[in-house]
Amino acid sequence: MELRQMKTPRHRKLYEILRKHINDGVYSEGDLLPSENDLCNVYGLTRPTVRQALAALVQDGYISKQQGRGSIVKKMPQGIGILSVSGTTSALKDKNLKTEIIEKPHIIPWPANFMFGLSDLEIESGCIHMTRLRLLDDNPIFYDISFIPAINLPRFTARNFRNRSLFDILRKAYQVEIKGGEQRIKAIMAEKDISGYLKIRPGHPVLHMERKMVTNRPELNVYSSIYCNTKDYSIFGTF
Amino acid sequence: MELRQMKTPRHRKLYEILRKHINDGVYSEGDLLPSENDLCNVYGLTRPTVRQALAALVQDGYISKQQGRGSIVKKMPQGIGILSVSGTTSALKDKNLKTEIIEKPHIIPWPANFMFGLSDLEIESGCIHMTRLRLLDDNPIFYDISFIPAINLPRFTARNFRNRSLFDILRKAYQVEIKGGEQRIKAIMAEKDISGYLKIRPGHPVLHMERKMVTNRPELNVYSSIYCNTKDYSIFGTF
DNA sequence: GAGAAATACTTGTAAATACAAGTATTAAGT
DNA sequence: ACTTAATACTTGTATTTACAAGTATTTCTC
Repeated sequence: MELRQMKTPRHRKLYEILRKHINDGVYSEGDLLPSENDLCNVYGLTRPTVRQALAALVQDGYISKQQGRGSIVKKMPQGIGILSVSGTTSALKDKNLKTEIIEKPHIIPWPANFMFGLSDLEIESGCIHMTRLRLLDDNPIFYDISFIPAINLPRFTARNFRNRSLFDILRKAYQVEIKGGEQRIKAIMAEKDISGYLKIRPGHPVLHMERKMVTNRPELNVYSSIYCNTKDYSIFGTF
Repeated sequence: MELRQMKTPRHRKLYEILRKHINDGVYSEGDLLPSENDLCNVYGLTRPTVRQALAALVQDGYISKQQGRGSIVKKMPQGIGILSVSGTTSALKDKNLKTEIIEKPHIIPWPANFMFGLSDLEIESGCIHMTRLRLLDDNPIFYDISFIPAINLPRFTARNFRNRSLFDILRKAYQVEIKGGEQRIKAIMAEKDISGYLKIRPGHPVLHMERKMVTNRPELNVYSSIYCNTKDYSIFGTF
């Protein structure tokens, strides 16, 4: 009986280490990473291997490189298309983001005429449904309706999501990472229920996003229908 | 007097060749590219160099790779965040896209309080300004206000943009390619002039995007303020 | 002290080589 | 005829070596 354990490539290991260091604040924004040769010596690797790890960090937006200088830590908003907002008047960093649960996660059958096409496995598995309201400085900004296929996510509905990021929980508790996705955006008039949650008057324009986010787990996609109050904030994104 | 011509790396050359072949239809979707060793022999390169070119093609979405099989051609829509629309009712491919010029390109000083920060060179160079209306099946969808720094773009204002893509002209006539950018999106109420162009009634919600697109030419960024009628169409994007 | 040149250090490009691991084809065995 | 094993071929990982090119620092010269 041959039990083969998934062996991680060395360049991947280094990538994980450096990414963790960046996220943990070992390096601040604008700092230089150790030089490629330093990394070689410290971790006992050769330059191509180190460069492979650094290339992945560039690709994922954690660092940028400059010939002759070094690898510069970016520590950007770091959401692969995950929502990031930018205030129109003041900076955002010292504002506090809260998440209120409107509807706790519970399993339902998928809605008819769902906004995205679903695979057979997704349909069979049923759907974890939850709605949340996200506030910035106590101003409601996002009204977020999420749909997640109930595929191997034990005790998911029992977790506490208040003031916690859905994607953090998926990553840390289930090793699910968002790899990419697609979205449709339009401007609509807020209907009564939405305007109530977002504390704007009915008829005011709101942003409506329908997004499908694919993960490292095949068949496990996260679907969201999001209504945004963009009166004081804009949706910000890079591409 | 030392005149140094920009010498392109070999992996870049191969990247360009393969990308052109893919775009020209030498390979169809799903086809396998020649194996890495074949490419080495044909172009007289070593595998690391070939792999660097292929990695760039993967990164830019032209191919995907599978260990043991080969490099599979994807030939996807290939718009780096460039506007793409998806109809809510019917498919889009057989619809016809037209572009009308509201205001021909002309050089102006940059507006005060411009939506993005500008470099000194950009400010000095002045700004090519134009406004266009884009229609899908004769329905006005985008009202597009563009700002481009007038840096080494000879005879730009004399060109004909009607029913032609701005980015195509930049690429083909000036070798300017969009590499990425950032954008801010909000939902607003259409004011009188906008609603007139988009043929909707004032007060109707429209999408407003402010985008900065960076190119392969340093300091040459394309700025746009775009108003979208999203009544029948959504803005579609992948990430 | 200020500017220019030399120097050290950094990332970029590229070659040659070796083996591991996944896939597809072919050959062998039942 | 079908399954299984061998094999050829593909991409993945990794080392070693060398030089080019850009940046930052130091040293020299005036």
